[in-house]
Formats: sequence, C-alpha cells, structure tokens
Amino acid sequence: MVNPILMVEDDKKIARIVKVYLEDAGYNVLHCEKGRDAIETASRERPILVILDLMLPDMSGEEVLQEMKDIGDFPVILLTAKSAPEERVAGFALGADDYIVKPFNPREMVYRVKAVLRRAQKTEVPDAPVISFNKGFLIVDAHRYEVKKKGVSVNLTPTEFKVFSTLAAAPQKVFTREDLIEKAFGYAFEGYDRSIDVHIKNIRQKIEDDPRNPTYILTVYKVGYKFIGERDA
Amino acid sequence: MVNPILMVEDDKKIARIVKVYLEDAGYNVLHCEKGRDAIETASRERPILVILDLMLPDMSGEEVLQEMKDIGDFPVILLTAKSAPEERVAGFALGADDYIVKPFNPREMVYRVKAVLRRAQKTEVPDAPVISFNKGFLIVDAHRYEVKKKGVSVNLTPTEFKVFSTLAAAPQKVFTREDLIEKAFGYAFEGYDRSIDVHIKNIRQKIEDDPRNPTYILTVYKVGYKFIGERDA
DNA sequence: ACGGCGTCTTTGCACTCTCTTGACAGATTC
DNA sequence: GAATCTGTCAAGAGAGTGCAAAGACGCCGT
Repeated sequence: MVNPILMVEDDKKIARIVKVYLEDAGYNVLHCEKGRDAIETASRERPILVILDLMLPDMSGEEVLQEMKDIGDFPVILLTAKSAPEERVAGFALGADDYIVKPFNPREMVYRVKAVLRRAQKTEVPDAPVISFNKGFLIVDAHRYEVKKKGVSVNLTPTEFKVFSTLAAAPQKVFTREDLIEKAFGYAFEGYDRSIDVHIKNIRQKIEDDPRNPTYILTVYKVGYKFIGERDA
Repeated sequence: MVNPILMVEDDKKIARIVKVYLEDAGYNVLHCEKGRDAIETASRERPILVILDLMLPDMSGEEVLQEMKDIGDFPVILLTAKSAPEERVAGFALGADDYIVKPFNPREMVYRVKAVLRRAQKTEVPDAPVISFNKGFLIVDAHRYEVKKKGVSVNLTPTEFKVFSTLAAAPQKVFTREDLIEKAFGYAFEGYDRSIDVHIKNIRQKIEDDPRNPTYILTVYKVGYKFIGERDA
C-alpha cells in the first residue's frame, strides 16, 4: 500500500472536497482537524505529502509546518485564505513546497499535488554528471539522460537510466534489488523486486555485446547486481 | 568585492527602505533617481541586478528597461504602483525577470531578489548572440530574434523563440518542462506545464522537415525535451 | 468603444511508451 | 536432484505525449 497524503484542515466542507478529489486521483488520504493530531499522525504514518491549512484551532500553521519539517521533512503544500504576500513568502521561507489560496479549483490542487510529488521524487543530478568508463568506451551523461557505447547513443528508458546510473556510480559494488528500488524509484514503491530483474535484462540487451553473457552488469547470486568497469580519470 | 545591485527609484523614502533591507541581506546597493543616470551607472558598474521603478521623472521605465537589456542584459526586477495585469505582462515581455507591486513587503522583495539571482546564475547563456548549427543549416540569432533554416527565415513567436533558443543554447542537454518555463517565462508563470508541449509542437511544425518525426527537438519520455545539433565553430 | 488579429493557454481525445506482473524455462547452489 | 534463484517473454494497465480546436487575452486600427 502506498503511503498516504495527510490533510490538515478544520473546515469539514473543504476537507471533504479535497479528500474526494485526491482519492479520485488514486491517493490514500488521511485527515486531521488539529495541529497536534497532525504531527502525531505524520510521525506515525509517514505521509508522502502534507496539505496544511494555516488557520487551525489549536496551534498556528507556522508552528505545525516547522514541526513537520523537523520530524520528517515531508513535502508540504500550504492552504490558506490569506493572500497577502507576506504570508506567502513566510510560508516558502519556512520550507513549504507550494501554496494554494482559497478558494481554489480542486483540479488545480490535484495538479499541484502531483507536481510537488514529482519534484520531490526527482533524483538529483549526481555530483559527476558525466562518468566515463574503459577509456571512453562507455559514457553515462546525466544531463543528457544518455548512455553512449562506443560513441553510439543508447536509448534507455527513465527507469533503466536510473538503475544503470546507480550501478555505474559505484563500480564493483554490489547492489541488492532493494537498494536499486530505493535509489531508482524512491521509497513509495509497492511492487515486487522481480521487476528489477526485468529492467536489468532490458539494460543488458541494450548495452551488452552479448546479453546472454554479460560483462558489464553481473549477477551476484542471492544478493543482487554489480557494474564492472574501470573509471576514467 | 561583489558587484552591486542597482536601484532606480525617485521616491527617497522607498529607496531608503529598500537599501536598508538589501544591505542587511549582504548586498552592495547603488542608487539612482533618474533613468539617464541609471543607464550610465549600469554600463559603468555592471550590476548583478537592477531594481527598476517604472515611474521615473525623466524617461519611461519601459525605455530604461529596454536600454538596460541592450547594454548588458542584466536581470531586472520591476517596481511599480500600477497593478494592472497588462502592465505586468508588458514588463515581462520586455524582459523583466520579476515584478513587485507597491506597496510591498521589504522581506518579500529580498526574497525575490535572491530568487532572481539564483535563477540568473544557472541560466544557460549562449556565449555568442548568433549560434549556427549543422554547417549553417540552422541559425539562431538572439539579436534579431530570428531563426533561419537553410537560409530561410522562420517566423517564431516570442515565446517560441525563447523556448527554442533555450534548448539550442545547450545542445543535447535535456530540459524539463519546468526548466523551460523558468527560463522562458520567469518563475512567476502560473500555468500548466502542458502548454510547453504545445509550444514544442508549434516550433516543430515550423522547423522540422517532418514534424511527426522530429530530428531537431527530441522528446525524452518522462523528462522533457532536448535539442540535437552539432554546433559550428 | 468596437472588432479583428495574433499569440498563448487550456482541454480532451487519441496514441504511444513504459512498467509491472505472472508464467515458465534456465541456472545455481547444496 | 531438489530447491531456490534468475532470465526471459508477452500482455495489460497506466501514465505521458501529440495534436487540434476552442477559449482568453491583449494589441492594434478604426
């Protein structure tokens, strides 16, 4: 089961609407009406995202936001009736990821939720955006989202690219399937680790000279996979 | 010593406040009250950013903005009492990077200054105003706002040109839709990223030989777009 | 002020690409 | 040789993109 979205909102009407739309979009939604509640729930349920009303009965939204960031650094979308610019800036300064002013369009809200999640999940460009192996025989270029073999560009899918670049970032090191899932998909993945096998197979078919006898990506029986290559200076 | 921020503002009271806050934030601030002054100062001091009041005694803010862009393409934040949306759009169209309406919160201003500087730093700057690809087959001319294909001028709209020149400034590099929005419109854009798709489609129809099978602007699934081209010496 | 014009954004549908899954074959270990 | 693990394949569901048309908006000139 995917981790939920936590919505903190004391206005029941708004809460209901938000819930319906988010669930329609396939999310699991938890609802708290008070700040104290919300913080407890967040630390227990580890939501993938928090939607936070700034006007709560028991404590200020700013406080709640601060604590949220402390306990888990969840992505947070603020929800508020105030549209004053100082509010807006204060929210961003505290670390909010987005800001929605009431009244809002529910579909826009869903869109923003998706945008924030996409951003949060997006893997950072590694320190070395270009890694070269075996005297330029194989090149991994994060900026171009591209792998080149003997100078020829190999077309990897996003997931394949993430898996492969994870392996390549630490040659010889063995990664378990879980390691790879974590790095390539983030924590919220709910599938079987067998799908990693399939990705490995597909990568091999695109990169290995003889996919049945791989030389770049080796299987470590009962553990995982590792990438073999000598990194160029 | 870091280059200064140039503030162009005839209202002494506002100027003082802005100055105090920016210096508090660690910036070095120059102040001009007149447009003519400002242009001279800018060309001499090479500021890292210009804060420009649109209502000046000697010349229109639009003129000043235009000249600023000509002499150095400094990042510009407009400052104005007019809040009419058309003003806003006009300002952006002229190349402003952000827009603050008076009266404003000084802290918000500092926040925006930082944001614009952050963005300006990582912007791809085409080192040459004219970039030529594939042995002159395709030419991007930033000064004339013009693209030529096989010697024939292609009529791109302003937005299309910005999107395309952003892509062309870094061939092979993949830009997300958000990257493109940020670079082409500034972060104050509040639309959906799908409109980028439409611009890409329109650009392709004007530039590609076969828009259905693009060779210049390629889609990178789940990531964004990239421009393919070999830059001429 | 009015209305046509060009541009930009939105929207919905069709289409494409990707990921997952389950089944089975092959490989590896003990 | 049995049990477990891995490789492979193909199909279905889901998500992302291409596209066209309509709406929104400001920009003129009248």
